[in-house]
Amino acid sequence: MPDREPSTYYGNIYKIPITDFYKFAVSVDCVIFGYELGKLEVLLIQRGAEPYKGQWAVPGDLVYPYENIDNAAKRVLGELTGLTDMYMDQAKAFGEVDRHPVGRVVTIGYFSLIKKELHNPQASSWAENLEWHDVNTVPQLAFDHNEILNASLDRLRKRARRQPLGFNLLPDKFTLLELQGLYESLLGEKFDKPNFRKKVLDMKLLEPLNEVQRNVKHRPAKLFKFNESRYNELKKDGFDFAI
Amino acid sequence: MPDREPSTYYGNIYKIPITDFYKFAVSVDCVIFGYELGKLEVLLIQRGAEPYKGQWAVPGDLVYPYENIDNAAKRVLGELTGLTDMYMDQAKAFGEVDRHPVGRVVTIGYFSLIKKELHNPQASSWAENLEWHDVNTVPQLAFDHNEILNASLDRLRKRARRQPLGFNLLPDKFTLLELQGLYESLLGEKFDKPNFRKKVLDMKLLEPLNEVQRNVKHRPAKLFKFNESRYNELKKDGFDFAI
DNA sequence: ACAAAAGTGTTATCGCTACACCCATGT
DNA sequence: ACATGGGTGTAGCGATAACACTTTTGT
Repeated sequence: MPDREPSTYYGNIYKIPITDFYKFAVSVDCVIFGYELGKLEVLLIQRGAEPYKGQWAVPGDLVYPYENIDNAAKRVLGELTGLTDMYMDQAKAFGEVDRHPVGRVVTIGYFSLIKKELHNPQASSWAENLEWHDVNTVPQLAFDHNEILNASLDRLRKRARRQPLGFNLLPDKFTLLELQGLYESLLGEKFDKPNFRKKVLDMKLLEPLNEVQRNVKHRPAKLFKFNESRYNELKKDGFDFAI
Repeated sequence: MPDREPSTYYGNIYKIPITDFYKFAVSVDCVIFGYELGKLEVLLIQRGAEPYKGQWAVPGDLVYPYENIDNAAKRVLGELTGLTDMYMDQAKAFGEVDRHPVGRVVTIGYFSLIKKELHNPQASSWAENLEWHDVNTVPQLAFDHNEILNASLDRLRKRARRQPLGFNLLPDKFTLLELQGLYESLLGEKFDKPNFRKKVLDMKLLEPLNEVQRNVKHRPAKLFKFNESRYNELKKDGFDFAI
């Protein structure tokens, strides 16, 4: 924050003293998505602090005065769940006057995608508990968090069709059928196996590994990994990801 | 805002007194797009108040303590330009610590689309002047408004491909070639006339009027209007707008 | 041998691209 | 008559949807 004090007056037509404007708090709320066993899930915490103590909520907290909002989202998520290093993007801001019972809090909704196999979230700080919930059976949440969750899910679904976001929800190595299953539960749509394979392999974004599934009681499937740098190259040449 | 006072303490791990958090201001900034003569334009105001007095900027101002952010965006736009009743949607929030020289201000970026023929914006309040600028030749703007503008333009372009937003930039009655020209400058892409006609007419979203162009020195084109209620019906049945 | 899922190939159809062409109006 | 844009028709190509089929592993 700059080291100047707010001036005593701001150029508003109603001549309201500027100090009256500087009474907002800003928070960040992070909707965390994960995928396992064919289900799209969302990580919720149980609040160990007022207000809404004991209720389920999306991890979120107030932004510090000297902290930018993207960093705040990462910090808060780390403090409450221990999660770091995941895909994260802004979803939408929520600014209803009475959305927070303690005062005027405008919140910026973020959504994150995590590879469940690589992360092990643990409740900490004022999060008393932490649990994955199927996105289709989410309980009533604190504040306006149901609305935030739905808006984030909406944006995730739209963006996942045009950007290769799905790979952030799978392990680094995955089979084509796992990828297909992910997109099916994400988009709520069935795909034809041979056609899905062709489409996704034709994009040249998947790198086949010299490795196959283990401990399956059928023919083991080849493992692939997503080649992100290749995607960035192709994008420069006008390539358009689409599922 | 609820009539409770903020409690003196918030459930944050560092035990910071809650009053330290309630020192943000929140603003809204509205990027207004218009279209005329084959050019996509953006409406800028010249600031008549500090900071950045005299500089060009996107219309925006602080949100009142008792006002939700969507309403604030409409109010501010009305106060500074006289504009009302247009398409408006959130683009993105901007929350760098030092983005505002007067204090900590987190801003919510909105973008609006207006039909230039139906609106006549006038600078008022602390807006000293007001001018349409070609989106390709925007001057250096106050605050981080260039960034806000670019992000909004980006989102407009993406959303315009999947939602019928273009109609908000044309007069109520328009010809198919005008529509094509709009999408060409919006998306920076040329379309084949016969194919564009077919695609857009096949959607059944355009209502042909018993009216043609006037005062043109060639065969006058038929006028159409966008049927929004039809779009909403089709959307329920899974129809997907795409240009 | 059988179950289960991996993986491949082929055909028919649909939609789109790229054109060529004709039409109506003002000068 | 001609310039200008309005408006239509069609052939061919390419993507993809639908489906049948073969392969590999574990039990």
